[in-house]
Parts: sequence; C-alpha cells; structure tokens
Amino acid sequence: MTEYQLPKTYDFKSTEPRIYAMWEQGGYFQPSNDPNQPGFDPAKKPFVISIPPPNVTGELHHGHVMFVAMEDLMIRYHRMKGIPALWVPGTDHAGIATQLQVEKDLLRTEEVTREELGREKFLERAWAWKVKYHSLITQQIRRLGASCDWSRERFTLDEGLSKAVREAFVRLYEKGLIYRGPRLINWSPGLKTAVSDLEVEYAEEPGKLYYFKYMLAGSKTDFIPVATTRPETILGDTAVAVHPDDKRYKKFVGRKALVPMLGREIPVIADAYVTREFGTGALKITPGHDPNDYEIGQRHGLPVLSMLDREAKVTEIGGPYAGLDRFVCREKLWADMQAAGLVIKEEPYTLNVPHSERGGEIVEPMISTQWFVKIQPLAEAALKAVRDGHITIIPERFEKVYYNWMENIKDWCISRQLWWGHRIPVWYCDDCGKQTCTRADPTQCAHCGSQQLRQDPDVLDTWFSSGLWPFSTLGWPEETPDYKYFYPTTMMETGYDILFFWVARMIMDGLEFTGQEPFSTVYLHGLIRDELGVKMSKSKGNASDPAPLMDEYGTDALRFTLLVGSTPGNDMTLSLKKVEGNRNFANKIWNAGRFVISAISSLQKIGTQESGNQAFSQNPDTQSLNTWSLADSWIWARLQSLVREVERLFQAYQYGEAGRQIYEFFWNDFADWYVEAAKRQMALGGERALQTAQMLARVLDISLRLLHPITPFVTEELWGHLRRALLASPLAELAKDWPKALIIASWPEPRPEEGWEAEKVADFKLIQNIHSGIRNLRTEKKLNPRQRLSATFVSGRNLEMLQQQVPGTAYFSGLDPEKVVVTNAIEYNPEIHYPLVIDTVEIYFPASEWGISPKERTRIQKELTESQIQMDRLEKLLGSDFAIKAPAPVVQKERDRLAAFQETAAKLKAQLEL
RNA sequence: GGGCGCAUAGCUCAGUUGGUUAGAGCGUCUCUCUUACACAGAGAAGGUCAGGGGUUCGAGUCCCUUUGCGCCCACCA
Repeated sequence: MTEYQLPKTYDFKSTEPRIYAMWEQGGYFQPSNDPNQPGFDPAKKPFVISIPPPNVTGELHHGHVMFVAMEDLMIRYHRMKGIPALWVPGTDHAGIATQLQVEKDLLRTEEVTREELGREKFLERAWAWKVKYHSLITQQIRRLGASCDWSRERFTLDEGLSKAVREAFVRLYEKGLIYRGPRLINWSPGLKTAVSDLEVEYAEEPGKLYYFKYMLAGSKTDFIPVATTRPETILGDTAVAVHPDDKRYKKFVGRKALVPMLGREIPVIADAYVTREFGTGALKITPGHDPNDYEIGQRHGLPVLSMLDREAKVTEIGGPYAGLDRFVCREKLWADMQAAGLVIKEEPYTLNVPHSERGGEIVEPMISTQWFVKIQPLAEAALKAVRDGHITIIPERFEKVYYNWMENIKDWCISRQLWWGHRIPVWYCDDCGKQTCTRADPTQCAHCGSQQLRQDPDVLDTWFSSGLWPFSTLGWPEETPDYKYFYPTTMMETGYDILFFWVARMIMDGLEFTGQEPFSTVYLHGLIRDELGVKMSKSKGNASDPAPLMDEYGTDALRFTLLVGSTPGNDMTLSLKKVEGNRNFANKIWNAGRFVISAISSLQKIGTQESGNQAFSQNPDTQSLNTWSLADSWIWARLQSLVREVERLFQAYQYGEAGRQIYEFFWNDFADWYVEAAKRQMALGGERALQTAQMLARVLDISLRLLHPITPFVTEELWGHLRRALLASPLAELAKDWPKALIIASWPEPRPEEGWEAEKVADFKLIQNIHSGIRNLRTEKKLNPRQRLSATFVSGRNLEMLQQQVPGTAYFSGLDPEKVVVTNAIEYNPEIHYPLVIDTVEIYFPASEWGISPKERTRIQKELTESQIQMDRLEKLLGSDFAIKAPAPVVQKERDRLAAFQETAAKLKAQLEL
C-alpha cells in the first residue's frame, strides 16, 4: 500500500551492522564532521571521555558492555546537545595478563617456553597476538554501538604512548620520586615477577597453626614455645620476639635461641608488637619473608635472610633443606622437628592466604631489588583535588573509600620481571656501575662516557602507562591541538573495582605531569553478576559471553538492560529474562513506529490539500490547543513533562531512572493510550487526521531522540523511516530541518509548563479511569468483547468535559457511541439501571442486561470500605497539626481528596442500597 | 580490626531535596489472534517497605540500634 511497509518485528540482525557502518562512514563519531574544523570550536567546552582501555588478551565480557553502554549514552547525549563530544578509544597491552596468554598459547601450539624462544622472538609473537586480539575486541566494541572516534584510537605500547611513559618516568626519576632498591615485595613464584600490593588477593583457607619449641642456647630444657603458620620460614628466622612485659618470657630476653635443625644462634628480643594473648605469646621473626617481621627486624638491626629463591625453593640458607620446594620443605622440616622432639602440637587454623591476582598461586613476601615510586607527594595532591571538589566521585560514598586508600598509600613497586611492556628506561654502566636515565636511548654513560651500557631488563607495571591514559592519548607530552583543546577530559566512567588500580593513579599522574585534574567527574558503575548473584570473572568460570545474548536479543536490548537495570555503584544481576523483556520493548518501539509511519503515509490518500498547512506546520503551542483533542493535549503535556524529567535525571547521572520513565511513557502512555486514540482521530480524516498524524510524528520523534543514547540502533533506524515518510507527506515541513541521522539530531529542549497542562492531564486521567472501570466490569460480567454497551454518565463537576469526550472515546471500553448519554442527574431506577462509580462519576447501564451479582456486591463493599478508611484517615489528618503546620498546597490537596472520597462513598453506598 | 553497601510483591529490582492510596518487569490466574505489535492487548491476585527505638504535622526515605547477607581495606604469628 505504501513504500513504508516495515516488517512486523524489528530485525536487529540486519539493522545493527548497517546502521553502525552508516554512522562511521558519516564521520559522526568525530567531535565535528566539518573537515575544516575537526572538532575544535573554541567557543564551546568539549565533553570528553577516555575509554577504559580493554586488554588485548581476549574477548568481550559484560564489564565491557557496561562501560560501553554507559559511556556511549553520555557521549551521544552531549553530542545531541551540540557539544563537541569526543570519546577516545584504545586498548591496553595488559602486561602480565597478555604475556601469560601468549606463553600459554606458545606452549600449546609450539611447545616452547618463552625462555627457550628468547626475548626478541617472544615479543614478536606477543605483537602478533596483539594484532589479532586487538581487532577482535575493537570489532566487538563496535558491535555494541560505541560511537567513539576511531581515528584517534591508541594502544598503550604504541609510539606516542611509549614516549609519554618514558617522559613520565624520567621526570619522576629526576625529581627523585623514583628509586631502586632492595625491599620486601610480593613475589609471584609462578610468574617469576614482583607484583604490587594491589595485585595480591587474600583468600581464607583452612590451614594449621604449628606450635614448636625454640630451644635456648646452653640449656637442654629451657625453650620458648612459638606458633607459626608457615614452618618452613623457620629456616630464615633471625630472632624470637616476646612482649617486654611478658612475665613468662622476660627472663629469656637477651639470651640466644637455636634455630631448629640448623642450630644457628639468634637473639631473643623484646618488642611491644607481640600480642601476649595470641598463640604462645612468642613470635618468630623472619625479616626476609614477612612484612611485619621486616619492620621489627629494622627496629632491632636484625639480619635479613632470604631462605626462598625466585622459584620459591629453599636457598642455601636452609642448609640441608636447600633446593626443596617451599611446601615440600614445610612437610619435611616439620617431620624432622617432630623426630627431634621440638614439636608441641598442631591445631586447625583459618589462614588468610595471599594469592597472585593473575597467576593464582600463593604469593611469597621476599626481599628483592625493584623500582618504586615514592607515592606520598603525588597522593597528597590527589587527595586535595577530591577534597576541594575539583573532582567529584559518583556515587559520593566512594570518595570516602578513595580518601582512606590515599591516606594509607604505600610506595608503588613498578618494576616487573616480564618482557611484554614498557622497558624501564635506565641503563647501567659496566665501567663505573652508575645509572643513566634518559628520554632518548643513551649511547654512552652519562657519568663516565663509557659505551658499555646495559638496559634494565625489567618492564613497568601496566598501570604505570594506564595512569597517563587521559593525556597520553591526546598527544602529551607534546602540546598537540588535541591536547590543548580536549584536555583535561570531562568524565571518567568505569567500574568501582578499579578505583585504586586506575582512577587514583590517573588523578595522581594527571596532577603531577599536566598540573591539572585529568577529569572533573568520576562515575563508578557496579559490577555485573550472574543469575545466582556471583561476580562474573574468568577465574570463576561464570563469565558469560555477551555475544550470544546480542545474537538472540539484539544490542539495544542488552544495553537497555544494563543501563536501566542498574544504579550508580550498585552491582546488578543479569538474567536472560530481563534482556528478553527489553527486546520486547525494542519491538514495541518498532511497532509503534510502524503505526505512526503508516499513518503519515496514509495522508496522501486522504487528500488534505484543502486544509492548508498553516495551522499544523508551526510548533505546537497554546494556540494549537483549540484544535487539539483532549488526547492530543494530554500526550503533549506528558511528553513535555517527560523531557523535563529526563533532562533533570541525566544531569544528575540518574540514567536508569530516566530510562525507566521513557519506557513507561512510551509503552503505557503513547502506545497503549494515545495510539489508540489516534486511530479514531485518523479515521475522522481531513484536518483531524492531519493534526493527529503530526502529533504522532512529533511524539515519536521526540521519544526516539530521548531513547537514542540508550538504544541507538532501533531508534536510528526508525527515525530514518520517520524522516523519509514525513518528507514524502503533506507534513514535509516538519522534517525539513532534520539532519540526515538521528545521532546528530538535536536533543529535545525542556520547556517550562504553560499552565494548561494539569487540567488536561487530570481530565484524561478521568477518561482513562472510566474506561478501565468499564473494562473491569466487562471482565467480571464475562461480556463478549464485541458487545457494544449503552451507558448513561452522570456527573456534576465534569459534565461538560465528559459530554465532549465520552462519545469519542466510547470504543476504549466497547461502549456504543450512539447510545451514550451524559447528563447531570437521573432518577435511580433499580429496574432499569445498573450503576458503576468511577471517582465522582456515576455510570448507569440498562439493568435488563444484568443484575448485581454477589461478587460485585463484594467488590463494591470493598471499595466502600477502602473509601471509608481513607476518609477516616484524612479527617484525622486534617484535624491534626498537619492542617496548621504543613504547607498550604499540601493541605489543600488532602482536603480535595477527602471531598472526592466523600462523593465516591456516597455513590457507592447508593449502589449497595439498590 | 576499620569502612561501605544491601534487606521493599513469589523472583529481580526502582523509588536522590520526607508530602497522594509504595511502583515496574518477570512469574501466577481470567479473557482476547480487535486492521502497529501474541516479542501483543484487557482485567485480576499479590507488600505490617528486615526487627526495635527516635526526630517530625507527616518516615520506605532522616537519626540511633539489633539481626542477616555481601563487598572493600588492613593482614596477629
């Protein structure tokens, strides 16, 4: 019938790739698609987000979907507002994670280890891996509809960012904020690298507390009982500590104790750190393998012994145990001690065991020479930035978490014994032994001029480069046009789980290197959990793949689910049912759109030439009201109110609530009620049809604009159809200034109320209630849906409105418009009248058709009781201090309600008496 | 040990300056393939907003407290 025959269900599969290609080819993702002014409008402050760069390790997970949905929403919203909006995409080399994957892959496919392959060859393989997985992950991010500017894409190991890393390192080095030295660090024996405190995860595990005797030198009987959870570390003990005031052991302080099985003499010392009540009240001190012991050792000048090597095997310090694995040693040593009569007992004990976040194996505290960042000075500035409100964290409660971490921050171990990453830019001279640290690779030693230089073999912690992300991606340290215009960025949106790892470090680095906060707002979203509420993660094996979900329900459905189902900072569970429900919403949008478009297309045939366009081509305003139906006024008032609400909620970062409101408006108000009203208005033809089509078009247009940041694909597709349909119709005027694509269409502007809205909304609400009431009655009466009813409406206060509206809306509830009477009074006649009370309106049906059943009597009684309860409550309320102390409008509202209840109750009572 | 969050309908959750009779989706029960949509329409059932106390004319919302669950930080062997 028309060229706008759209399929009955929304076909997201064919639509999504086509729409994304259209956007990308249109250059819409760039802040401006004016080739002469690529995004730079000095008059406007841009809105900028740096993407949390996904790792090039593997595939998409729901965390990615979450941040893409969230950030794309923000970007699209600002873009539509006409603000230059830049979303910088990129990926992260993810040192440990990627290296592990590549190693695993090498072992699987070529059966070689990285050591066998050598550094250079290994890095070649790693780069090949990167190329493959980079393309995979960015492809998937495109599939999510991400409107980021791919022309500005970055990778943490690319040339520009490497330069930034080098610059940052050298600056800190020159300021004395980077140092190298032996410290107690977390050593991952599996990965054979140091890891930072943040990369250690603690897990409660059942273990044992081992009690044994520390024999005192020169005595066969004197001993101090000591308890430990890690007996193997006995081999590295350099003291036994007791509390200075402990009467039991005071006498031993100053004497020597003998290390079991080794016979090495170590001092008995007194230190207040020891808790007398715990264990035996005596503590073995292993400065080489325990952070607390290390500190005690420092206080007492104890030697530090490393009894474990890089592979967590016992060193020569362990004498006869040298070469044993740490856990094998634990067993053997304990058995030997048992044989030697040194064991007291073992008891079950719950341990808090440190594991490597990536490798999973137990981390061993060890003394190792590593590079560190002296973090205190950076942390102080970062703390101040948030305290002073230069950076806002949403939700606010995370500010406290941030403060707490920043205030207790410890120096950051930044060197990793890996190959995949930014090499530490320090060279050691073979001749003079000194270090050279420069921006450009040095050819000679800065101290003695020797050319015998060796670069430090280690690489930097991945987060060292991530910390520079917001500015390194924009060209820093160069003062590029991008850097000058787009930095500092606006919004840092990410999961709360990387607040410390990443957000905190970006703030510190931004302030240190650029002198500015790298962003003004931090928005932290919650984590996605599976249907059982368990946090999704690869290691737990429950990380579901978003791809099949998108295959089945479409990207829009998944995005809508994540955006509307979550609140800032709170975790959400993702279930198939939710996504399915939102797929249904996408389909609802599609079908409402189909109806509107077919209505517009049908205008051709109605022949509207005589009506002229003048009354309809201008903006709807108060002057239009006299030509609008009640439904028109109502939907327009509701829409405008929605636009105001969405704007307010978006400004307050309440995206979920905004989405929910649009959903409700679109489905309940527009599709369920207005579209139904519009069907009849269209059928009237002529100006009324034109008027109605215009309203349908306007409401759909604005709804699609509001929805676009959340569900970009279906809205873009439909809006294109709407635009083309309008341009080919008598309503062409309406769409003549619209751009070619919704993505760059203007955001609906909130307008203030004009004063007429409340009355129209209330009137329509009454009409809705009347028809709902009649439908309810029909269900109770089990009426044939086709049966048209005759009815008499009696109302005092709404007489005129009802006289106008009831016949026209009769079909809402299957009334016969020919047999509808609206009047202000009739005589009760139980023989011929069957009454229904809706608010303050009585509706009578011919009693010949049915009588009041006991069931209805019960319902009426229930309503009456409910009214009575409300009346009592309100009378009591209005008789209390409320009437005096509450604001006048609030009181008046309650008075009006009381009056309405009284009227309703009177009518219900009359019903029962019939 | 310190901090934070959650507890609202059978299930999953909204409810952000305290102000109608606390909402939605799913599920359940009845009808209907009505010319946009059965991925739908219409109707219905279902809640002492975890317990206790307080502030207030008024509390799901603010304060205190108890209980249960979860998370983060710290890491007493």
